[in-house]
Amino acid sequence: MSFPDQDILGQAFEDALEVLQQHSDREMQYSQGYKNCLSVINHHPHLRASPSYSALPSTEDPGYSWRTVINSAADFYADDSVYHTLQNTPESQVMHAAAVQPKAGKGRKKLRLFEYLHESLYDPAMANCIQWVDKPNGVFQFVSKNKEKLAELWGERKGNRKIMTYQKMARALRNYGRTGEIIKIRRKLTYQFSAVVLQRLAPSYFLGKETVYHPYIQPNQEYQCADDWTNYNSYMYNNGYALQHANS
DNA sequence: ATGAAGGGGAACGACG
DNA sequence: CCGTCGTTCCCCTTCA
Repeated sequence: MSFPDQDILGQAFEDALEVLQQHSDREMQYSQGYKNCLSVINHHPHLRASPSYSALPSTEDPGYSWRTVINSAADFYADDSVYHTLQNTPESQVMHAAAVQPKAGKGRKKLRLFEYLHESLYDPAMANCIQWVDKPNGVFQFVSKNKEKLAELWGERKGNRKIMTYQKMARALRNYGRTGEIIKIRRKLTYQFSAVVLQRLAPSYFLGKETVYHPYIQPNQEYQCADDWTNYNSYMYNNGYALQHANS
């Protein structure tokens, strides 16, 4: 069974990879190109498993892993070839091809949950599942109605045997609490990326900005009192951070 | 009281 | 074989 769309995307992805490698050591700037690239990478696993991708000799180089691609993508300077290649891939084709191969590829680091979530936050198609609450501080929230869908997609991406549920995904999220990569915010379905993770996944977002990361839970410190939280909520909503829950 | 969300121990598994 | 990073199950607690 062949999918012409795979050829289109396979070529697009190869082009993107080539540019990523060319730019991995250069000065970084967060860009639409990076976002598009990650979007394609993270939401279309068939690309990783495609024969054309697997045949790329560079992916087998020592020290070259999928993780480094993800990470270097964050360091990727906007390049017209990537931008246009990905921009010119019709979304209908992307969506069609997305269902081809849910299995992750071999020979490279697996996508991590926090990377997937972070990328999803930049994907307009996922806006009904997960949204930023306070982007500069990495605070995000799952949409109650569609959180199971997001979990399901995550499970498909990983090629799990069983269907991923929000409950199980949240279990993994709680493990992040121990390592500090993502912490739970005392607000319904709300979490926060650590500053380290944020800067690693979107380093250029902070370039030239005088943004100060505000952890809502300090190490060795009790969570903010209810009054603080109420004030925070008021602040967020008064500043236009209120979420738009789909159909609710 | 009730359902949804949050929490965590423990065994297990895929993979590098 | 070992460590990492979840995944799965299950049961309990907290919250609105």
